[in-house]
Amino acid sequence: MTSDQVPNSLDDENESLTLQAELCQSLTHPFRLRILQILEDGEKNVSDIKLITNKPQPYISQHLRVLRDKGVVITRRKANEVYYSLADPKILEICELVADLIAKKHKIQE
Amino acid sequence: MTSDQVPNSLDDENESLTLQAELCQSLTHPFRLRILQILEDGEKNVSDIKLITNKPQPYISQHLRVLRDKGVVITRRKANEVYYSLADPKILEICELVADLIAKKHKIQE
DNA sequence: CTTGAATATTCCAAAACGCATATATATCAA
DNA sequence: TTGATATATATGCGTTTTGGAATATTCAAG
Repeated sequence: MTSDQVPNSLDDENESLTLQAELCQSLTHPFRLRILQILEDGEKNVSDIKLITNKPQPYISQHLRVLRDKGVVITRRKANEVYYSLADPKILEICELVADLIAKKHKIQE
Repeated sequence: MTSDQVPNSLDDENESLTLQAELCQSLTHPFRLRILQILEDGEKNVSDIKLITNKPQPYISQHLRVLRDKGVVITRRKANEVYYSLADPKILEICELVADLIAKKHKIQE
């Protein structure tokens, strides 16, 4: 009754903002950002990430699940290994912009 | 003892990732994203935002505080009004990229 | 069908978050 | 100083998130 016919209504906008907020939620943990960095140069499986980061396997899988639930990474199964990769190159652009912002602020404040 | 002399060390990187994650944290609420949209065309005070969004004043102030704590917005006082504006235009680029990503995914999935 | 390697899920307690209500502070004008 | 307006902070409470440990699932090989 509220937003069925008119596209771009306030409800649609709010729904979109909610989706955007949820995507950002997946970027709120340093380890998940680290994972995205690692995936920057191609797909990796959990064992690869474990070797690189030296974190417990369940810890890694849990964070990967958050990233996958939010559609930030996608998976490909090969035998009993699961390879993760970035779902969209725009993800990296976002991370870089965020890093730039932090770097700039950090520079200013010292 | 661990990261005083070498720049770009693992510790510095982790610290930077933490700051990046914290910045993203400020973008994880639809209402805060809405505020950033509203600030897109210039500074606004709390009353302006209240008129536009029709939300309770403390609710608005609380979310503005999160944005300010993370350095996403800055404030300017004029008499008893407080004007908020974006701290950096890059913020908008980030929001747009996030919105693009959501829009693209939304389009694909229907 | 069993085994072992790789990955995923569940469970739990502590901490953090979201939001409404109530209260406090700041500024100006009279 | 008092009152009015604008904004900020405190409080309380239900919900969510976090991270580690234990457990479960998946798959290929034999």
